Amino acid sequence: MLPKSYNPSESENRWYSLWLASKMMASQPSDRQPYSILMPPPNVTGILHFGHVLNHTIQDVYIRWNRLQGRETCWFPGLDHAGIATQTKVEQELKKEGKTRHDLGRDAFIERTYEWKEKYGGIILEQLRRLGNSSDWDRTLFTMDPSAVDAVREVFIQLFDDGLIYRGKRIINWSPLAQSALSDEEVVFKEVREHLYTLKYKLSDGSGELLVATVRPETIFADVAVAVNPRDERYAHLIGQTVVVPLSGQHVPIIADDYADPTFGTGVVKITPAHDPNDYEIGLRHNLPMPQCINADATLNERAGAFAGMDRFVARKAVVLALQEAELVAAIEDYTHNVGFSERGGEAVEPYLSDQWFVRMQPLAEPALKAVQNGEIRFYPEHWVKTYEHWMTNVRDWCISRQLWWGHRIPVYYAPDGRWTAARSEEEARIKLALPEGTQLVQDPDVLDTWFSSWLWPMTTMGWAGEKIEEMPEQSRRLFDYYVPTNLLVTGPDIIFFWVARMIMATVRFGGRVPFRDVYFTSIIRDAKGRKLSKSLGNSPDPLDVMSKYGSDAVRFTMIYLAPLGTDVRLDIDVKTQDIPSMELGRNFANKVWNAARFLQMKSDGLFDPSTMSVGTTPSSDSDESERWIISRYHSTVAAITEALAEYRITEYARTLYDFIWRDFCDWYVEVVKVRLNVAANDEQRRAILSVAFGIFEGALKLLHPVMPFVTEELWHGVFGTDETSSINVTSAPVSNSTYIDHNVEQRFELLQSVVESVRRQRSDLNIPPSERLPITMNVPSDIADIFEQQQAIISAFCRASTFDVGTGLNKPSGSVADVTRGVETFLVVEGRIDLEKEKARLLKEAERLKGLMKGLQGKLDNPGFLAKAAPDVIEGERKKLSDWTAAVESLERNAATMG
RNA sequence: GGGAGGUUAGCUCAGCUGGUUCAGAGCAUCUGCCUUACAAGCAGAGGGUCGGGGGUUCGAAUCCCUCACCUCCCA
Repeated sequence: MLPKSYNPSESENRWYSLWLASKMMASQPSDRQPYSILMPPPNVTGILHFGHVLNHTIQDVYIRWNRLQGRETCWFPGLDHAGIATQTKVEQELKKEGKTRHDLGRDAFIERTYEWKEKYGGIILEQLRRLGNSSDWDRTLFTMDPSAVDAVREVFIQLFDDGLIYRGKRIINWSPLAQSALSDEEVVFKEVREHLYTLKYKLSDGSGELLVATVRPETIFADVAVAVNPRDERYAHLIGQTVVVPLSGQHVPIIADDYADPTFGTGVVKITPAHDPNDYEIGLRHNLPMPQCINADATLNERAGAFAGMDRFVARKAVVLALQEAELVAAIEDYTHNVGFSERGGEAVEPYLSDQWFVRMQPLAEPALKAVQNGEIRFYPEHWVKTYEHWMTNVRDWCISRQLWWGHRIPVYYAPDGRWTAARSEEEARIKLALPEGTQLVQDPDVLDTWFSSWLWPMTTMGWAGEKIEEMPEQSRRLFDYYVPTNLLVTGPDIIFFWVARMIMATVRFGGRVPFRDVYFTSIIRDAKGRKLSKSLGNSPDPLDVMSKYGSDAVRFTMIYLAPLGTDVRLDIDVKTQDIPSMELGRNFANKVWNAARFLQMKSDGLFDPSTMSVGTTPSSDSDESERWIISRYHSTVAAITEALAEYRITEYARTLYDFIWRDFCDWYVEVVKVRLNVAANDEQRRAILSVAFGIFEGALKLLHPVMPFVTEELWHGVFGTDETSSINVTSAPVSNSTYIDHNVEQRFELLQSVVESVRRQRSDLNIPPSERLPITMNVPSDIADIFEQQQAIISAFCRASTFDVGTGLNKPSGSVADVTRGVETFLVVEGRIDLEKEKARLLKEAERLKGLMKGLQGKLDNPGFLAKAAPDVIEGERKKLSDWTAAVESLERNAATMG
């Protein structure tokens, strides 16, 4: 016998171990239809947060659901080396020892980082197991595993040889903290309140001064010009003259360029090509020099004279002060504008002129854009297609070099003569450059952007090492052809450009096919105030703690229940206790299912053994109305769920199932079973009743399994006594059979439910406790009288009747209260406990309410437009409604009149 | 500035292609119940002119326009 309530922690550990042992989650190409998902590889430094919980639960729901459908299902897990994040972690560790990575040297540092990775890295993979992820762990790939390293190198070389990778001096986003370049996508813009300084630039000939507006006075040491708009008449006569840059004393020209906005500030801007992307463009157009005055660590360099060595923000204040002393500041105003910040370190990004490596994106983007536009790849929700299109058609070259040590090193070799090439080795580079043997080459010190390895994920996970597809080793080729395109990718819309778009580009180019069919973009998790979860706000409880408290199943279910496609999820997070009380929803539901199982077990004791006797979800000739009802509801539910999952309406999946199990099965059918078992003529009949009840319950467990894997596994074994090496997940999924969906049966049973509810309401109004049984009479229209007579034991029990009369043309018993529900008159004999006047008033009030409704309805039915244009069945329905109401009013008034 | 999404009960949200008893659920509130699966439960109740305005239609929470506010993405 099952214990009284479900204990998640014990169950979770046990079943996960058994799943691992039975290899239930492992997959190999077979003759079955494949279903595959690539896990977005979490950072090796990462720890589980609620974004992962939602994301991985969705993936696991689809993996388990498809496994249940009998497909050859594989979920490919992995781990990302996360260049900057990991390097930062190890550098922080070194700092505690008073060392920097330069003290260790490159090789020792990388060794140290591997050590760190072995020791602390990948904790998140363990955490994902707690969540119940059924990935094929044997296929876990690390983005710096040898085959992935090979693939990255080969791809780089090929793109280089094809002219799609180039080196260039460009202004890029520089992270002073990481001392590395960042891609455009790694920069987040935030609104910042700073100041707009208006500075005085004297004309070189001493004839006057120009007022120049800037937010970055500390960059004046790298000024090479001031620009005015060519159409700006105020300054037209000055074009071609020179001005003196304050403090630096340099003479720089006044140039005309459209970039200068006559309405902004004074209409004159200073041009600092090395420190601003727009100025850089102007510098190119006007062939200006591009001196730098800021170092890689964001301090000013020797060009800044007395300010050299100061941090850029310290220098700004100092420069302004010096300018003020020299009376060169005309104005300082408050100014709010957008500034780019490093997504990683959080510091303001410095536009920085340096030699970097880029991927030419346009040729890659075109086919990738087409794949989405022609529906080969579908986005859910679909509206992300627009964002994707916009980015892809305006795509900019991708800066892929990073000035780090941890990552894939750029396979480029420089010759003493200044030439370079990409090659597998120094030797190969010499050959490519036609250099004599023994010539010393130098490899580029930089590594590649982490996404340069993850964009190959759909191929590297299959064991691809960068070969031409037709030259792939047989083993990987089989995987690639069998599992790719994968069926589904689940990820956040924040990495649609970083990752999704680039995977499509790379896989189309190197694999000759799309990487996946459907892309599900998950919701963003927020707290009750709508803020994103973050450590610094303290509104991000550890999912493991929450799972320990409520159970993994509960957390999974609640997340799915609350996370509709395309809408943010709000969770009521208790910051003080780091609790998420709404998880009770899932916990209570798990407990409900648990207790439904207990009920069935108790009732079957010594009578029915579900482990040996057959169970079913089809009606027999002996099935009564209630049984046909639950069977119909069951098949409707299976159909609704199958459809909801196919359309990625996961919330609907959870809600439909919740309602079916809790409302239909537990609230009504379990109560029905109690009555039916009581009144059954013999054990043969009882076994037939239990066979269906168990059948429905087993089907419900299977439907629930994808989102609540642990409790369903526990119950499936506990109730049906199955061998522990087996799993509910490798049985067969419930299939909806539409021949058992009977809308008439469902409608009639709903009527019965309404009548029962009406009696309960009356009892409640009169404060009659459930323990007190009353004589009840029901006067039923002839068309449903037989059903009510057939179901009288059930109705009588549900209404807690002492005696129960049901039939047509029955009169109101004396001393009774009356009500009418959809044509059924119900009378409760309560003798002396009625307040006659109050009761009479209640009936008449109800009659008035209905009359009001009838008036509106009559108007509708009198409307020629409605009769002419509405669908016939709708008109029929409205007429039926009117006649029902007419009868009800008649009944209410009659009963009120006989009220004594 | 461009684009996307949202605004339904005190809170969090359902309500799919307009029409099955004047809009549903969970939580919260109130009232009764330890009714032999479950008090993590059962039975009931109160609570919304579906953001404002206009339009299409016999009929609009649902379609169109417009305004307001909120969120996000891009520049």
